Amino acid sequence: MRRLPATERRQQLLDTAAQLFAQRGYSGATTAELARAAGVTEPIIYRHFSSKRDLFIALIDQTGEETIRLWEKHLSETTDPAERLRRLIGANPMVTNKGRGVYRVIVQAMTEIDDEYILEALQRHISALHRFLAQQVIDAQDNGRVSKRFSPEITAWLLLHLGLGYGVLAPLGIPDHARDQDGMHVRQVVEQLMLGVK
Amino acid sequence: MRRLPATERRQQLLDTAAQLFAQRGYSGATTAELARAAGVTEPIIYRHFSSKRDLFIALIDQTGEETIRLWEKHLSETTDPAERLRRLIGANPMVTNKGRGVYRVIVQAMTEIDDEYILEALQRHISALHRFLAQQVIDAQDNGRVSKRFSPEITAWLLLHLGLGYGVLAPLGIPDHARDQDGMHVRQVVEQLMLGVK
DNA sequence: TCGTCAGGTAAGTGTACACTCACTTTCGGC
DNA sequence: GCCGAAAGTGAGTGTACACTTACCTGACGA
Repeated sequence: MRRLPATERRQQLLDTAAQLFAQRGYSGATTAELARAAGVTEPIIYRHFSSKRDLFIALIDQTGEETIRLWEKHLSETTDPAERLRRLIGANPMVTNKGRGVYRVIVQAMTEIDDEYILEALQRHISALHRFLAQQVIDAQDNGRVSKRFSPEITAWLLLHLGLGYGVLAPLGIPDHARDQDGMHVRQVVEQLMLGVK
Repeated sequence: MRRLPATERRQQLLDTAAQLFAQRGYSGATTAELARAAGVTEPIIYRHFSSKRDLFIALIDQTGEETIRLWEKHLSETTDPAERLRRLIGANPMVTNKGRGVYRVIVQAMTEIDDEYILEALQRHISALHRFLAQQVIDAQDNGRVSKRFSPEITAWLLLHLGLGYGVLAPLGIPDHARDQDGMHVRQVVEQLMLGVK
């Protein structure tokens, strides 16, 4: 394989691992597979990460940051508060094509919570996500697009639960998941509850 | 170990496995651990199940049925439609003490979806859960306690997503998870949205 | 009372996996 | 052009795990 400077190789390993873990799970993916997918041999992995778990934690952190960054960028493309909220709900990174694969890493991590370091990484991520969502709700409320009936914190938890539930269920590929017979989507229900009927 | 008739031993193995898998995950739990926890030796497991996976699938099916049965029983204790709905939301088996441990098995299973048989078992379970929830919503709507603004199907998906999101997040032990500073809980928000303010 | 047979065990087997050792190749600065 | 450091490799090692083999034991119906 072509030689790469350490920082690039490290990043490439993380990117490759993201795909692999998303697909096979943390326990399911092997270091040999990862090495092959990255086009290197196993010792290279251990030159950059002290263990498979260490790599996984780095991946959780990176995935979490990237998720929020993507979301933020998508929101920043418009200044209309209602449209911003609509994007907050609909372009949920757990749902969009871009994010879905990546976000499965987080869901995978949630089944490894008796590892205290993985647990900590997850807590960091979820707290950051909640803070981000709450801030968006505050903005929407200040703009008068969302009623102040419920606090931003609790609204953010609601959105987070919904998004995660969706993200967990979507990969099961259940027919008509999240839709009713009229083709209405859960996303629209949430929009209407928050923004009122258009 | 004391000798047991086959059906009882099989059931005991499933019960023990439920606890173990909930705690350590499907890949994380070993057959040796399971045998020890059940007070038998490994070949006994293989007398009752053809493989670890086979046992896991039996467990998913049992857990799913049990979950719905518990919920149904809890609802049946009252006939007041509003109270029934409140219990539907608050006594979510993914949330209550009784159900939580058990339900982690389902969440664990969700990360093993590239096994087609596990995937099928999960789809069966989620579909059954959705059907159950939709029926409860229909009843509540017929009793006039819940507006017919949204279809029962879509409302059921909403509840299912919320419950799963909660169930996935709760084990992380994040401080003030699902609450705001005033101590309000997501559950109450959902109640108010569905039943109106008391 | 004794034979049968289901329930049980001790002690493996093969394999897959995380991780390592000893060594080689390439690149960039002088 | 050479040398030192960093990037890379082939070929293991130890271990843990799912699953098996060959055997034992005791309850119960005839």
